[in-house]
Amino acid sequence: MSEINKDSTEEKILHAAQTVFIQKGMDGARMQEIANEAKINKALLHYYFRNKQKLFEAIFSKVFNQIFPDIRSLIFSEKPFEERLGAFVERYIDLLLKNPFLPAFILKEINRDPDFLASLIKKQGINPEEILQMIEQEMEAETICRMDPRDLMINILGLSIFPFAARPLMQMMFFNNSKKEYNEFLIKRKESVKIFILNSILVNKKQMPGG
Amino acid sequence: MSEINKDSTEEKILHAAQTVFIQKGMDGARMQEIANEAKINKALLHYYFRNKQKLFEAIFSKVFNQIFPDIRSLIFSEKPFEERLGAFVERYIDLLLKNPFLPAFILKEINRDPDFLASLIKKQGINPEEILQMIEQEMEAETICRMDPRDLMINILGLSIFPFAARPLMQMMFFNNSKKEYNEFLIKRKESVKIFILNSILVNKKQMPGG
DNA sequence: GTTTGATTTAACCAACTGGTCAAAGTTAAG
DNA sequence: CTTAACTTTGACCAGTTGGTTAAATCAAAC
Repeated sequence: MSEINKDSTEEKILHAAQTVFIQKGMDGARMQEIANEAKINKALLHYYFRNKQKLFEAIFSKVFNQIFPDIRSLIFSEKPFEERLGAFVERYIDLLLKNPFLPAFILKEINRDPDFLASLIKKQGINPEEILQMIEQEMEAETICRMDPRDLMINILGLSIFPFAARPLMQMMFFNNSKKEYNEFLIKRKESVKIFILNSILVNKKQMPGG
Repeated sequence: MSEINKDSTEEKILHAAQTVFIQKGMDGARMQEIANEAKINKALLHYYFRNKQKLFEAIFSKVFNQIFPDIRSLIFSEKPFEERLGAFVERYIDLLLKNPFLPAFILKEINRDPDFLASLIKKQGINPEEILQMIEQEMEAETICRMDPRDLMINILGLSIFPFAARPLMQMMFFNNSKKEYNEFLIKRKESVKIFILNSILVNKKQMPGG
């Protein structure tokens, strides 16, 4: 049964570890707290994952891959660039709405241990090159303005991710610290970010909200 | 002399603490390491700042205020909006270029302890309301497109801050992990972000790079 | 029912961490 | 010089933390 019933303890540990690590980060998390959260003994934790580092790496890899999902398919579809970019932004913000603590967690940990990040990226098939090339092709075709495609990529990511990563500050400064209002704002942002970007880069076009 | 020569030990501690805290964060920093960095005894650390929390709060306040500098003056000058926004972006990115680790540090800590952030904002005279109003006036005057002014503010901040906060990831994905190339990219961004934003929001205008 | 291997537990440990304390050093004033 | 206040230090402590171990439990195979 060692293969069939893997759900039980190991799964429980992974789930608990994810909860605690995302909330507290590697430095702030305590093995005891993870054990409590999983309702098991601390020694059992070390039985399944030799040490904290190993457990953390398992969680981080899982979470990190989770955030580079099946986006490729919609980026490289046959639809016009405008639509593809819109779909990307919408899907990405949707992903973050479902996992609102991922951005802060990932930013924290990639700054703490960039080397592990490097090994992850290499191990995975992440290939930004082809995305950049695709963007450059669109510029050749003059559907979008000429600019450094890396600027565009980082703009798209920043506009999507930043409001989640900086949530406590933004919510407090601009939304009277109302959680509800900020959530509604984030949902509306799926549209407004799309418009903001397209307005800037589309040649000879100005989008209007709700258009 | 207790007032005149404040530079000596207390200053040394603050400087060391800032270095260590920004690098490791509250959880990752060790009092012993701060003491070493300041080349003093650990007990002396507790003599000047009763405990870690107090020392951390001193540093965080200092750093946090540092990042809301004299920007007000250029936001509310008499110049046209286009210029004021450009100046803001440029000055802000310049500020971050001089303190490239502040964004990651601040994002980390505001997510760890949002309550302390709240007390800081209230204690200080930070008033986002008037900035939002100013933006709304520009929309009334139809110099810029109509949109949620909070969206615009968060876009501006995100476009400026994100490349610093996510640096390890962005540098690795888009710049072959070349520190030098990424630095040059960040400098160019003072211009490209400005253009990107203005392109999006200015009514009836498309900026061209170098224009 | 006994053997065998995987799971689970309680008790324990060494290292680390924030923090304390009493004593010693330093400085300026009387 | 003496006093008194402020600085600085080394030694120490109690609590926490990641991690270990030996024994107990359990489930299936024989």
